[in-house]
Amino acid sequence: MAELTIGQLASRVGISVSAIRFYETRGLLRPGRNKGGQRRFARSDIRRLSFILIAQQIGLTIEEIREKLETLPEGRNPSRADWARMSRGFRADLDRRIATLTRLRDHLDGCIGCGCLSLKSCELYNPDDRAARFGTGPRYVLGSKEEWPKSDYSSS
Amino acid sequence: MAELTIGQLASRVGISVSAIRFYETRGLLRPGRNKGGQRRFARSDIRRLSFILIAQQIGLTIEEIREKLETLPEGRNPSRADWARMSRGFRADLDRRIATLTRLRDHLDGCIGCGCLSLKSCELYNPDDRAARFGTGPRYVLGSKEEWPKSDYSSS
DNA sequence: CTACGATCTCAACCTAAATTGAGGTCAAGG
DNA sequence: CCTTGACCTCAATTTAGGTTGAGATCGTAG
Repeated sequence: MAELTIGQLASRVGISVSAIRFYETRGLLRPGRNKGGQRRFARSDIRRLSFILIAQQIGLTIEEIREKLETLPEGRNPSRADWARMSRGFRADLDRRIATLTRLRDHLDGCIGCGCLSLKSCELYNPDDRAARFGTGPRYVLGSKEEWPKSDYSSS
Repeated sequence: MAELTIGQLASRVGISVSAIRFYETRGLLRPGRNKGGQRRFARSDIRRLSFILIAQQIGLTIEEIREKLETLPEGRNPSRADWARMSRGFRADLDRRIATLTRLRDHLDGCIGCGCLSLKSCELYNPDDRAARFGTGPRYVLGSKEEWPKSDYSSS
């Protein structure tokens, strides 16, 4: 068969059906429909979904992944070269994240037992580093206009 | 002055007042109160809060941080050696996370342009790796009884 | 034709980590 | 004493990434 149902796609990549529907609402996938209104996915969507999962592991948000996927050619099925081009972009992300963690680890080594843990200026927890952490929830966007949350007040 | 107000503490460590109150509700801090009912923090709480911020960068959840902090001596102010003992535990966490990312990066290098991106068995996105990703939200806990989310159905 | 599983839509709920707002009190300077 | 900024509590809201449930329809094996 040339096309896949949502359930088939889900079991092929190992995620839930609801997750696939969710990705569609976020614009990561644009499946066709059969006459009955059910989704029908192209085989190339297996690769597309795999890319999404890998990108998530690397730490990209759904929105960032959507943007990357938008650079794929519209119309024709993406070629191997198209995917390779996008994947190469991950190297920089990964290198940056590895470097950050390594720096953190080395500083921690140097700081164990020293007094710097209580200094606001310590590199271990300066604002830039904190803003760069991963995870969800309200956060200070890098380079955002709102430099800092101002609850109640903020200067001493 | 021996004690700090919540605003002073906030500006010393560079976070918001509401965040400090939030940490208190989660059991990370136990400030005293003055006659008027306002919080009064010990100077050692600066270090405690710094520890919390660093631990967050490393990727620990609030709950995990709370557990680590519970191993600190009750009653007396934690000594430098107490903090050093806890910080040493981070090395392993960091080494593990660096190793994971490095492995991911190296695999990605090897996979660029190859066909494995579409194979469910590719190391780059096997279930264990996905389960180990950071960030919040519903997730498959490592070693959990519920192996996999079962929405609608799951086998082909 | 009838089951029954797979799908559909849409809305509500979930967790983590806070932020925001409403409505009220404290404390320190003038 | 009065003002004002810092503080208080408590409930509601936010964001990301999905999950869950209700109620209805599809599609296929028997």
